[in-house]
Amino acid sequence: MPFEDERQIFENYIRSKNLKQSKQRMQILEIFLKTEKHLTAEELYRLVKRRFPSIGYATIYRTLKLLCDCGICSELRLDDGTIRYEHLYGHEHHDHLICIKCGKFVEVVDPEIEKLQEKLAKKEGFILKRHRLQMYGICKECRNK
Amino acid sequence: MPFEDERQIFENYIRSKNLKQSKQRMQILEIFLKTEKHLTAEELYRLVKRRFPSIGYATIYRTLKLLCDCGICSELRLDDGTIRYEHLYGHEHHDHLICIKCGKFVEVVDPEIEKLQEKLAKKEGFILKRHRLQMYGICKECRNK
DNA sequence: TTGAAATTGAAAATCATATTCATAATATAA
DNA sequence: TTATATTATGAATATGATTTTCAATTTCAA
Repeated sequence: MPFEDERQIFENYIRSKNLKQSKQRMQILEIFLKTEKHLTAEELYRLVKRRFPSIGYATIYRTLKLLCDCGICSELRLDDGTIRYEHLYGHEHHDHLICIKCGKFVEVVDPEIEKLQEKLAKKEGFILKRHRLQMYGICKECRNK
Repeated sequence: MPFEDERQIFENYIRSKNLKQSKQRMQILEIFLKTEKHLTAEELYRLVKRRFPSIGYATIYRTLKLLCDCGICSELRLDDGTIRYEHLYGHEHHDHLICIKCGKFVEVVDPEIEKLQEKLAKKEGFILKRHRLQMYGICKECRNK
């Protein structure tokens, strides 16, 4: 059974908040997890709708929020104002390299950068909670076009 | 005369686009530049309105867009979805350290981080155009409260 | 099994931002 | 300068993404 871990996390979270399970939530979770892309809410809505036509838009938004709250999903706010969602579970923390031509996302990490950020924050007297690093550029394929 | 440079840049930009000068644009520019804060459109609107009560909301948005286009102003998209504007002219490129309690902004740069970003991008075959690094944490003052 | 509580989809409400439109201001060419 | 064409303005309206409302349905604990 794929995504058993994520399902468990989600179910535990729902129970812990005295919420209830529903087939829609599980359907959305399934489609979300099996799609290895950074999706907008609308894209996810279309994908889910294709397979489960009775789904409502509001349920997508409501479920995305729950998924973010329980750590399965993370919101990505981009420079152009769009919001995309990616699964977090099973992915280490990472930053993003984004192609401004084709929209490709590459997940990257540099432990050195992370360390320097901590140092920078400390120097200013901050306790760092999280950070967001997005690098926009042109990928190899798009450059050669 | 303060902000003469910025005024020049703005006027040149307006002329270059065959647009027209207006007193509202200059009023907005003035208030924007003299306020050393990262303002939302609404905050800027209130500030301008206080001194020039006949100003319209649309003119604020239209002027902010022009100011961004000519490089005087930069849009800051934050994690919570709000958009804030800061002056760029006379400020070197910088990243942000943001206090999640009091909302304080600290502008920081680390040449080492910049260099590592370039390296990272290169490794993935990207030509880097710009980046956005926001670090969220708790500032010294808020920690002691 | 049942009934209180949560969930759903559809529609309406929000909220920030953008656009429309009639009027006013600006700039260019004579 | 003045006439004319073009752009800018403010108010109102539209837009688009996200949220909320609401009546009907579903879930689940006792």
